[in-house]
Order: sequence, then C-alpha cells, then structure tokens
Amino acid sequence: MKTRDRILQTSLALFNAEGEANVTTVDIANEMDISPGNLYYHFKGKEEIVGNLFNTFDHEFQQILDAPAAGSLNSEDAWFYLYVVFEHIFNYRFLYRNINDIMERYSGINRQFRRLLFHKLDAADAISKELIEKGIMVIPENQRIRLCENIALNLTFWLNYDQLRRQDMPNELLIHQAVFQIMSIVAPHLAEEFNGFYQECATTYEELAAHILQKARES
Amino acid sequence: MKTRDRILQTSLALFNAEGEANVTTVDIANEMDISPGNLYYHFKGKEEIVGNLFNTFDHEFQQILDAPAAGSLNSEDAWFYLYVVFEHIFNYRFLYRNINDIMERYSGINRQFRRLLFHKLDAADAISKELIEKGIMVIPENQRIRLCENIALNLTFWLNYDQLRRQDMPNELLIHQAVFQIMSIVAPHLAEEFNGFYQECATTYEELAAHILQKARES
DNA sequence: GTCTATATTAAGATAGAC
DNA sequence: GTCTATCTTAATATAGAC
Repeated sequence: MKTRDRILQTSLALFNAEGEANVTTVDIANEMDISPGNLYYHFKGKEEIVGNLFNTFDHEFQQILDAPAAGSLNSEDAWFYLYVVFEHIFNYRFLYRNINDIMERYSGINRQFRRLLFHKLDAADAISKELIEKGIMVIPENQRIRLCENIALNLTFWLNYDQLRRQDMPNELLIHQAVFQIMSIVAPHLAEEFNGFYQECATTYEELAAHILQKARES
Repeated sequence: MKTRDRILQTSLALFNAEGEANVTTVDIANEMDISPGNLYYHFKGKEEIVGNLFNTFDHEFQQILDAPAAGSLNSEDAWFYLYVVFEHIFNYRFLYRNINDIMERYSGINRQFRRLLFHKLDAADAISKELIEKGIMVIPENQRIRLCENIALNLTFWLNYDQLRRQDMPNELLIHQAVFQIMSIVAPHLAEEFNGFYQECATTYEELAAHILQKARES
C-alpha cells in the first residue's frame, strides 16, 4: 500500500480514536514509523489530510443518502436505511465528535458539511412524504417539518450526546441504539397497524442489547 | 467593578461571541485594556476563568432545573419552564457550542457537565410523569424514556445544530425556535384535548417569528 | 521517497519593576 | 494591582542530505 494511502488510513484511525485536535502530524508519522518530513512530502499539512478524509466521507454519504430515491420503500427498508446511514457516520466519527472545532478551523469543510445537513433534511423529507403516501405514517404537516429537523439533529449529534453520557457501549450496540432512538421518535406517527412493527423493533433492540452486553461482560 | 469580575464578564462575552478556543488570555486583556500580566495576577490562567464561569452556570442551572418540583404543573408552566431553561443555556452558549472541545481540555468540567445532563434527564423524567398523572400526556413507558433522552439531546445540542444550519436568526427568535422544536416533539403525546394548546403555541411562534424577522429586516 | 535537523509561530505563563 | 519584558512549550512546517 502506498505511503499516501497509509497516511490517510492511519490518520482516520487516530482521529476517530483520540479526536482530531489531539492528534498531531508527528503522532501520525510516529504511528506509521515514518518521519514527519516524509508526511509533509505527501501532504501540505494536517488540513490537507482532514480535507481528503472529508471528501471521501462526503462523496460516499451523498450516494448513500440518494439510494432510497431509486427503489420503493416500506417500513423495514427505512429501518435498514437508517442503519446504513448511521454506520457511515460512525466510520468517520471524528468529523462528528469534533464538529464545531473542525468547522471553525477548516472553513472549506464548513460549507460542505452544511450542504450535507441539508441533504439529510431532504432525505428525511422525501422519505417521510413517501411513508405518508403509503399510509405507513400519519402526521400533521407542521409536525412533519419538525420531525425531519429532529431526525437530522439526531443523526448529526447523537454521537456527541452519547459521548457526553459516556455509557461506554460496544460500538455495535452504539449504532443500534442510535437507530432505535430515531425509530422511537418516528413511532408515535406510525399508522396504528404499524405499532406492532415498532414493538418488534423494540424487542429486537432489547434482545440485541442484552446479548451484546453479555458478550462484552464475558470478555 | 473589581478587575476580577470584569475579567469574568469580559471573558464570557468574548467566549460567547468568538468561541472559547478562539479567545486567548491576551485577547481578554486587550479587550479590557489591561496587561496580560495583570490578568494572570487575578487568575492562574484561562482554565481557571473557564472553571469559574462554569461553576456559576452550573450552580444557577441546578436551581432552575429543580424549581418546578416545588409547584404544581400545567401545560403552560411547562412551556414557560422550557423557556427559562433554554435562556440560561443561551447565556452561557460558549459552553454548549464548544462542548466537546471544552470537555476534552478541562477534565474537571467534564464530570460536572455530565452530572448536569443527568439532572436534565431527571427533570424531564419527573415532569413527564407528572403530566401523565394529570392526564395531560399519554405515552407508552418505553417511548417516554426515549422522549426524555430526546429532550435532553435537544437542550444540549440545539445550539450546535442551529450553528451548523446557520440561519442567522436574531437571538430572541433562536430561543423561541428551540423551545417550539421541543414542544413539537412532545406534541404527539399530548392528550387530545390539549391539541388546541399545541396549535396555539404553533400560531404564537409563527406570529412571533414573522414579527421579529420583519423588525430585523427593517433595521 | 525518505530521513535528520532545525526554523517558525502562537498561545500560555512568569519575573521583577513600579 | 498593574505594567513591561521575557520565557516555555508544543505544534506546524521546511531545508537539505541521502
């Protein structure tokens, strides 16, 4: 693997683990057993590394968000879709856990991240409309707008909230928890015949949580 | 006014305006027309200033959160209560807009902020229970737990979300918007006879928003 | 492409005069 | 209490040899 790619890969891992602000160019070089000078041969500095990582993240995210527009949607698809979206966020969690810091220090990212937020809102808007059309969801229009905002807020800041709460969950469970939290926000607006579906999700989540926590305790 | 107090006051204003990380001890001293040396005579460093501001914030917040335990509650009280809570957060918004950064760099604050989050959750828990008892709210228990988490998430990260969205709202409207957003999350769980109350709030909010934005455009 | 050695910068902090 | 002058530290970044 080329040094340039190893730098990106190592940086992402370190940023996710320690937070972008706590990782210096020297740290990245040390972790890879190369010299700082070598790192600066490949990238002008940390900003360029972060920018590269963000662009990859951004590009992939756009594609994920646009995916459901293609196919027809049911309530289980929506659940799976949320899972994919949140997993992608999780893979680049350093961007989210240090969002304000990063947006202040890298002004280029600011604009793009904002655009991504609106993309999230659009996706929530389109999906909620489709669910309403299909009779899966019933909700007054002004509450629907607020619900979409709330979903975007949750997608963007759940990782921060979790960090503040510090429950030290295994990563796998963290993602399930985030998705279930969003499902719970949507649940009161599901048509009555879908209450059962939410309860199934709740049961699935609780069993999974018990199972994962059990495994974590054993090891 | 004593220099020590002026330092705290000036720091709070600068932190709120520019973000804590972007304000140096020299900036604070310059703003007050005193020397950096003088500032360091009063405080050991920025950490002590931030710590002092946080303690004041924390102390006041604890009292605000505990207030409703005293009196009996109706739906209008809850609305007003939210307003008071959020206004206090807004007054110390630098703590919230740089929450991760601050918690990483000031480990003392980390613990206290986490405690405050649980205090928020407890308040949401107590109030939701009271509203249920009084028949104002109807909600399954597992959704109630998630609703409380969602309210705590909104209280803690709404300012970050708003910043990312960058709507450049007048401050007054920003607070109303946050409170109305939280009301909208609760609304689907209000007993039917309180739907009218939510619609009133919605109308009030929309009129207010139109009024404030009109005034802002004129000036 | 990669290394070692060194320069630059900016924030945080202190010493000692007044 | 307040000032000026200066030190320390740590991250970022570059020069030049190999």
